[in-house]
Amino acid sequence: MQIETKNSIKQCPHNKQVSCDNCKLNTICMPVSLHFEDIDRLNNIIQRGKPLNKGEYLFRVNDPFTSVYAVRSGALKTHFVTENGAEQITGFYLPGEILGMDGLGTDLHCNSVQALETSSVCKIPFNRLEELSTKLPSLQRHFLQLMSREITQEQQMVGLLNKQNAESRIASLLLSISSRNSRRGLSGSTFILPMSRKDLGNYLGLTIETVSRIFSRLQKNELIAVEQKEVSILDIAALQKLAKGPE
Amino acid sequence: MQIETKNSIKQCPHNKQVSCDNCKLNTICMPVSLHFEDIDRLNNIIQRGKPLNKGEYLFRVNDPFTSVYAVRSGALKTHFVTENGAEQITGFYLPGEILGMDGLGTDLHCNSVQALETSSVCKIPFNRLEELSTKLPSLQRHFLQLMSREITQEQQMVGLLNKQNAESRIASLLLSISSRNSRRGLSGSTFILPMSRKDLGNYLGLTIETVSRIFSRLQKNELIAVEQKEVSILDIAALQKLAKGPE
DNA sequence: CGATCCATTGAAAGATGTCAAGCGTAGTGG
DNA sequence: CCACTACGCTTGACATCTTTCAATGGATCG
Repeated sequence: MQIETKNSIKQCPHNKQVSCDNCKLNTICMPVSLHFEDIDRLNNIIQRGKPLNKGEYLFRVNDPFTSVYAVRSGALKTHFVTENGAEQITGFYLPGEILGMDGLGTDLHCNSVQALETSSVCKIPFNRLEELSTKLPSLQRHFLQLMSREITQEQQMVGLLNKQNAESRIASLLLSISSRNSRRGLSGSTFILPMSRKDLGNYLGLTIETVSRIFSRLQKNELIAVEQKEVSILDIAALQKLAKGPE
Repeated sequence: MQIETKNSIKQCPHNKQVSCDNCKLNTICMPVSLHFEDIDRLNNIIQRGKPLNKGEYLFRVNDPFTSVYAVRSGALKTHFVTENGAEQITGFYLPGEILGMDGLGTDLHCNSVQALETSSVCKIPFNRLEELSTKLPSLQRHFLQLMSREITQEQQMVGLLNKQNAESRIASLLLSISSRNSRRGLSGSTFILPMSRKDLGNYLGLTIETVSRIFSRLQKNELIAVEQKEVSILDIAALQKLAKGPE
């Protein structure tokens, strides 16, 4: 289950060529807070390694916190182990999104991060980011905003789990993935779910069987079409209504 | 239900005398990050108003974000309204704790904050805090840590809701209140719950009836003693085991 | 091609929610 | 000071949703 990153010789040919100013994600990623002339300064502190294979870890619980990461390609999940030993997935991260801020509180990460498919990330050493932030107030502010939004997101998640039934939770997740895909210029109506039903259920506090049943029901009612990991949203209005929950 | 702050003449006689350096909470509040000689600089930007009465709001959803707040006395709850119109309580805040960081993401607060009992807070204007932070790196870092820990806390909450049953959730909350009371030098074994059963259930995703039943059961099994809002923990080990959840 | 993992579906059990009734406490007004 | 009222809390009976247990089918990968 737990595959460690191996020191493979494989080298991604694109690594060297990528920089923030030519990255397609720079309209939604860290650079969004910066003027054109400052993007280069950010780019200079970013480290780009070789991609992670499916199942490999970016970091693990209790690893020392050194950096935050921007997803460049692929998809990752963050998770920790609850006191009774169960895994709890805390988030899915798609290209352009920032992760790793959980380590700031104690200087140790309190989540593990695992690739759901082959994924590459940009590593942003935190002390250099902090340093750069003192010179670029908008970067400083942007980072605080990212953290604040993460708090808000988690609170929304708590509301979802506390107040909504299984159908509504799944509808919400599908809509979330959809809009995040749209934001990066991909289709919001047909997309591949990067995570397994099990991960999906774990994240939403549902068993795999319940997830499967809801998918079947949504499909039967022609709100979505499902084929393996590919989902098509057929009736977004109905899905939004479901996500909002029963009155 | 919603009582607005009235412009009462009542003035708290203590307000003027309080400052961070003589505040009993300065070992757990914002000043904890500062050297003695810098505490005064923090103190100078803090505004202390008259106390809020039970039910009064400190701020509401969509109020512009201007400040974060340290609780000086009393207890408050943060809450927002979910899409289907239900209230979701997102946290309870006790003396020495900081709230209001939710507004940073969009410059609008996404929670309302309401006093559960007569409460006073220290208002810390954010732009002045930011300014001071550039001169006091430890303050800057402390603030980031506060936010990061809030993210972690919310994630723990998600884990609690997703993986633990009603009994375990309530045990966890009691232990949380207990340890937060201990931290400020109060009894960790006997304390007053500042919130109603309804608020407690809302926060934990349970109905008021379930909360009541669990309290009765815990009392019957002599893990706690309950008298109105006062709770005594009789068997902390058993409670911790419960909080951890069934194997 | 076999092995394994993942997903689907059914039947039954269990936890929590809903509905309903009653009690105690606190606050209000006479 | 007492009675009345309102609200919060408790408890019981029943309903509902989700889980659990079980069996089967399908996909992926070596």
